[in-house]
Amino acid sequence: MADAKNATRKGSATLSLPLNKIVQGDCIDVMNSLPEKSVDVIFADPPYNMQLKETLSRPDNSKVDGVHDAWDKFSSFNAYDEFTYRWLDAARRVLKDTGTIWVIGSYHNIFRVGTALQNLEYWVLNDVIWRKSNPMPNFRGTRFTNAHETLIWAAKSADKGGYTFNYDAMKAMNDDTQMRSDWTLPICSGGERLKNGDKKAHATQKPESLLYRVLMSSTKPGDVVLDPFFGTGTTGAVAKKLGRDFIGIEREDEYIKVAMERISNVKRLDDETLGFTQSKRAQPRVPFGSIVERGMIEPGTTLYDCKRKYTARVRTDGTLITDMEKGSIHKVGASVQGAPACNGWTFWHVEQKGELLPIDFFRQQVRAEMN
Amino acid sequence: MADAKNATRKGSATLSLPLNKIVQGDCIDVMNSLPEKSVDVIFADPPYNMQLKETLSRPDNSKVDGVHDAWDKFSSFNAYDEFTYRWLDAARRVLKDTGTIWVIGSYHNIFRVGTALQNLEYWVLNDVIWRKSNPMPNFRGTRFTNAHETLIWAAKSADKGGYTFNYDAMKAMNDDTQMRSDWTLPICSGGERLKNGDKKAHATQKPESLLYRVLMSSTKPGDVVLDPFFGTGTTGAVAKKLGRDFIGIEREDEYIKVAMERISNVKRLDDETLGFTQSKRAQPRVPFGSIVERGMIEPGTTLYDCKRKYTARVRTDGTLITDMEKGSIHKVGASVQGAPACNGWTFWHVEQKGELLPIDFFRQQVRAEMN
DNA sequence: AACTTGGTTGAATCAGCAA
DNA sequence: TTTGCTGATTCAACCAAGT
Repeated sequence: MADAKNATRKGSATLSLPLNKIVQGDCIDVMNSLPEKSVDVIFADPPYNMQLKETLSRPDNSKVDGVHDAWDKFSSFNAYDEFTYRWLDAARRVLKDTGTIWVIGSYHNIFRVGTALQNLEYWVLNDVIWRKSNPMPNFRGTRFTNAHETLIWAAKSADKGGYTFNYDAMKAMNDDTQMRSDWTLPICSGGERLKNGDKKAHATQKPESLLYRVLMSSTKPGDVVLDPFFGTGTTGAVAKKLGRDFIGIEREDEYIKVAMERISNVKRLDDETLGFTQSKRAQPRVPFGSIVERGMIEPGTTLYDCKRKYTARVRTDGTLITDMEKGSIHKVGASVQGAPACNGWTFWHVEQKGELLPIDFFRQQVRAEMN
Repeated sequence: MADAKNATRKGSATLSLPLNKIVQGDCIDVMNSLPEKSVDVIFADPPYNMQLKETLSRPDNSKVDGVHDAWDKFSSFNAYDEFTYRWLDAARRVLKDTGTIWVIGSYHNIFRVGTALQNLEYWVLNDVIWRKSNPMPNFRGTRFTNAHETLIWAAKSADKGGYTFNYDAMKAMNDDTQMRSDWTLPICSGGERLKNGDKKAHATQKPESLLYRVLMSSTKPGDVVLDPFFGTGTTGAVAKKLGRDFIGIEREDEYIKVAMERISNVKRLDDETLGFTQSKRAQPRVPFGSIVERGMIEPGTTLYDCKRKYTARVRTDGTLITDMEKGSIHKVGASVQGAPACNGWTFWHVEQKGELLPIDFFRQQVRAEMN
């Protein structure tokens, strides 16, 4: 599919998706060489040092006067912004319309990133706080201990829905309450920390637990995950383990070498393990009429709400009727309560042996047969 | 002092600081009418530009009372940015060179605010996360529960130090470990929430506990705290309680009325209570030698730990000596215990009338004399 | 008096699909 | 592009009333 799409793009490199590979090069160039709308999720951990000014040409009036400090600062923010807009723009092109992007940063850069995302018409879904359970202490006692980093999760645009959020899986992972926007996870240390000899292979290696939660929440098995600042490949390692395809982009030989070695040692989990709590929304639609049609509920049956306050009778076509109203299980359920909306499946019950059984029970039976 | 400064500024309104008052008007106009470099700390809770679309209902079909006030409506990000740059610029003028600013926001606006702060040459000290212990859930299961807000704490510029950070008070408040950049506090509800009849007086009232920590960490008693979006006056109420002076700026009659009533019911804490929480760092250093020098403790005196397990004798130069060791009160205290470190001021005691008195008592006496 | 139950509420960018 | 239907979806606190 990606190849077919790619072949139709004129004037661009005809490159099929380099799945589960690390592409060496500048991330903007490489992303521009990939087919558009081909990636499900992007995870990006961009550099946030502000020392980019050396690599960028200064304006002509480079006479540095008394306010040189401020000028330098401003110019470096400008340079950083330009870089940020360029890679975020390239990222947006390769993202599917239903895709989302994650960017991680600290207060040095995350405000610039967030502003750029919004200006490029990405639609912020959440800002997520990674609370480090074991942050580096502040040695000078002049500020609060910097104990968190910020991730921004954004969709391609406000009007393009359909993004993946595995709500039920997240809720299950969090002891059955909704996953919040703050995640408490340890930093990457110990055996997980990749070394070259006795010095760390990468200054800002992220913990796999962080990527685990990112990918579990916003991707499905088989999705394509792109990381434009691949580093030592945490994104790739976790994607492989979770049965997602990855594309890594990285400039430095040394990081690529370490990442390839690392990922080759990762095993993909088996399909059964990869199964996760599915959203109810993803299940097939079963009309109430088919429950009646199959004779699971006879026409003429009286339905009750859970407190037997309201009743309605089932008609042959799967609609309900009361003294006042007739229509779908949802419409009549809303109407009798005077509510704006109602889920008829959980609202209405049938009486069996004196007990009330929600009509959703029959839908579940039908769905079970369908598998 | 404020008057004197103000009188020397030519061409500006000669307005003395309206301490502990609420000034009605547009915050930019009012700030521009105040003398420059006159305020120690600014706390600002600007509109978030939430861009809410339709009404949201809970699973039980009740309606969420969202923020639909006119003051939160902006036509575009551009309009919001212009507003932000203008008020942050006016704020910077009234801030002392040693002053700091706090701004609170959510992902809707905080990236714009952070970018503006950096572009205006404020210097970010921390971003602080307010983790809500009881946030509103996400009712549709479409995102992570929005369980935090972000505060940015910034100095006037990178090269203007001397700002207040009460490191020790923060550490003491946090069970003697450094205060982190994430603060877990409940939202404002229950009896604290101000009401007009049975509806809330302000859509976005902040909890006093949040302002307590802000003011405790970054101001001293007697400091001037400005809040350009005063609302129902949480900043003023906490400032008054903590013995700080406040200046409130607010446009709406109704909010001002509620705030004035509220603040009039607040009592200032007594000096002793306020003093207890002062930073040790802000207090002048007193060498143990000067205690000996002054004759408050005679050379040759025996010091004890609080359980009389260890002893040491005072030498003329203010060092201690045991059988094994000699050195500072801290070094010898650590050594006798076999501990890596020790605060000699609280570890060592002198005997007076059979009772043990910590030597820190004498340091406090010296400090009291110095004020 | 202590405990249980039920109702209310909070800075919210809160659906997806087919006709 | 818009409309309309199906049907999925909540946590911690506080408070009032009942047991």
